[in-house]
Amino acid sequence: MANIKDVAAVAGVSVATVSRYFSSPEKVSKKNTTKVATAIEQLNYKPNLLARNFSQSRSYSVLVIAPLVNHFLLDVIHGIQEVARVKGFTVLLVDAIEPQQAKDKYYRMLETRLVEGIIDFKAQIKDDKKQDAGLQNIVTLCDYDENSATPVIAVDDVKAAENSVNYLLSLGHQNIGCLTGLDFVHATHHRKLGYQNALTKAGIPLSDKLIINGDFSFASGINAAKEFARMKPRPSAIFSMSDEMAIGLIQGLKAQGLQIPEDISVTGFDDIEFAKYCDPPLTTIRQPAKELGANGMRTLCNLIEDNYDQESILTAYFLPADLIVRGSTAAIKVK
Amino acid sequence: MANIKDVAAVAGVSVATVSRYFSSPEKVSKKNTTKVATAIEQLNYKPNLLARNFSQSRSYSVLVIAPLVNHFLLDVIHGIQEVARVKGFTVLLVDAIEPQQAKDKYYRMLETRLVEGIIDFKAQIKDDKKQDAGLQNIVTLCDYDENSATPVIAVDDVKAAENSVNYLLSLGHQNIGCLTGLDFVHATHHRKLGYQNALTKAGIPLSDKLIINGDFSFASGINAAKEFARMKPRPSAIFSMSDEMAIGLIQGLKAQGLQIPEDISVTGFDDIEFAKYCDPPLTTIRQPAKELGANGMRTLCNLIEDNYDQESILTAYFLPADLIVRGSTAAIKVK
DNA sequence: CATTAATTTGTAACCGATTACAAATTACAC
DNA sequence: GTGTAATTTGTAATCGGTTACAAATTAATG
Repeated sequence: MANIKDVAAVAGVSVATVSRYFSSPEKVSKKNTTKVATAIEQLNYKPNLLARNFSQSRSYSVLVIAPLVNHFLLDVIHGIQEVARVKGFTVLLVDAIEPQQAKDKYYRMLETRLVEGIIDFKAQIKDDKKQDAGLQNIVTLCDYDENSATPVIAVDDVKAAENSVNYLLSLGHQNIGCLTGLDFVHATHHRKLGYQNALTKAGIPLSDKLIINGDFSFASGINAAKEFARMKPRPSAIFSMSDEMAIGLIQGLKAQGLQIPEDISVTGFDDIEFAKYCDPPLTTIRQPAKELGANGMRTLCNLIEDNYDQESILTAYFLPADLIVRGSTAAIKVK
Repeated sequence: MANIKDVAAVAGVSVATVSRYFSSPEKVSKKNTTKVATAIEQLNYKPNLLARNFSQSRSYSVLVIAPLVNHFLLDVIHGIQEVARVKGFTVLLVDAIEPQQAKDKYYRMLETRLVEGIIDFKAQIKDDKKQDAGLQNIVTLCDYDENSATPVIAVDDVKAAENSVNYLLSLGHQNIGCLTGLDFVHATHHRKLGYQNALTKAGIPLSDKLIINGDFSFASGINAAKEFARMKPRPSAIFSMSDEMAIGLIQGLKAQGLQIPEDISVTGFDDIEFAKYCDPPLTTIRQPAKELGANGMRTLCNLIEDNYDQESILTAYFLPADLIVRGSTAAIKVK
């Protein structure tokens, strides 16, 4: 397979000129430009990017560690890839579902230079590791820890949840249930806090009995339905921390003979595509998926390229998450 | 940042020994092994994988070009990643939704050595390009063309569709509709053929009026519902080429006041997770997603590692796709 | 035309690993 | 201890680009 020397030989120029033909064509004379172009054509030369990357000590790749489980995340990833493309980065996508050991391996790709940065949907770096110069280029997306060592791009889960519950309150609901997500996801705790804030501000006492633990999945929504239906008094509205769960919940409640939203109002979180098609269409919080991804990637690019001032960037950056009102919520029935 | 020379110097050995410490530790004496290990520890040395890859002229990465649109594909990707991990490959995942131009760029990554192989969910390589030695390591997954130049791993769409329609026939249905997928996807045509084969073999005349064109999406199922409901005579069963469409279809039909499966039976294709939870649970064809991915990756590894005998591998490899009977289908009502 | 500045070009060092080959060391048998 | 084989080690070439620097060429100016 032809290399740069072959091209130089055929074109009758030096390797430096061929190299410049790619990296800074404006510095190559007209005459030589054509000579090189012809040689490249003739030899069907493709520069060896392994060599280029090595030589420049750059990989032009970033790693995205995401749990590939639902449509929302796919949209986030689209946002990431769009920005990556214009910035000239390739996105290496791995599934966070893999064992932790594998995840360590992926973090090591930063130190070994295989990737220039990482977008993680759940950054958990021990502080000692963080010292490492190589481990700087990390952005946390969608889930945040108050004392995160990395820049964070996410929606303000506390506020979003609070808004959602406030809306239910405005419809006259007082007895509002909560269906949580996975416990180890920070967002679960933030949304729970928002739920509790709204109730407290409205002067409604909190009760743990109204909270059922789920795991974001459709199946856990189905399960929770039985428990909610059995409660006395039965909540007149339920705040679910994901759309998939909300849809399972609705299905489960309907199976118990309850009507949505007449008997129980349900709200979701994410605004997945299915939300507007299900029956009834789901009132939910829209997370700006693509924008989250795009913002995350842009932040990462800044870290990589400008070797950013750490101080200025360590703050979390929140995008707005709006309430989308559809048919799964209604004013409370007057008894 | 420390390099191999530094380690060698600190350990008091040659770079070759340090290199061998990683690549073939059994060839390094006990004494030197400890010396090297200590030096590595002391310097916090991480081998530069850009250099290693260049030196070995290997990237240990494969590219997966997939339309990241539904849960079925995510499962396929899980299968790919599992095999990739044990084989020591990193998976580079890109979204096929991007413009064709970008896709060309990805194919070029083979020639430029950035990846060692490609798994494409829709391979369309012009034959002239195919000549290139560099473009050998390509596997087509899930969708196949009769005269594909690459190895293919997929389910036998014709047979699967035929089975599905046979099942409807066995329930006594005669007037069976068909909701197709995207026209440019080969699977659409194969499944249509299977649908037609089943009818023909049963001695039922074909009619294009019973076929509605969809695009695999939920929304197109909703749209098709109106058309099917309006048909005279109305089909008593419908074969849908994707689960998402089938679910939309069911929802649309219910909105028209029809009962599923009492008035119309519906079958899907894929067996996405949601299929068993929707109402009624969907009778469908289960595609072995993970196995498809795993098989595809294994085939690619063979191409890469053994530099396979082309002849022996150019045949398509079909995995079984089973019919899963659930509640969306029923025997035809006796009038 | 001479002089100086700007542009273009080539030479060769360099990036950090791997590895062929030769040399040195160790192990073993007699 | 000697001879031979097996193991371990080091030297130096190599992969295919990039790029600093110097040299050569071209352009601009008086």
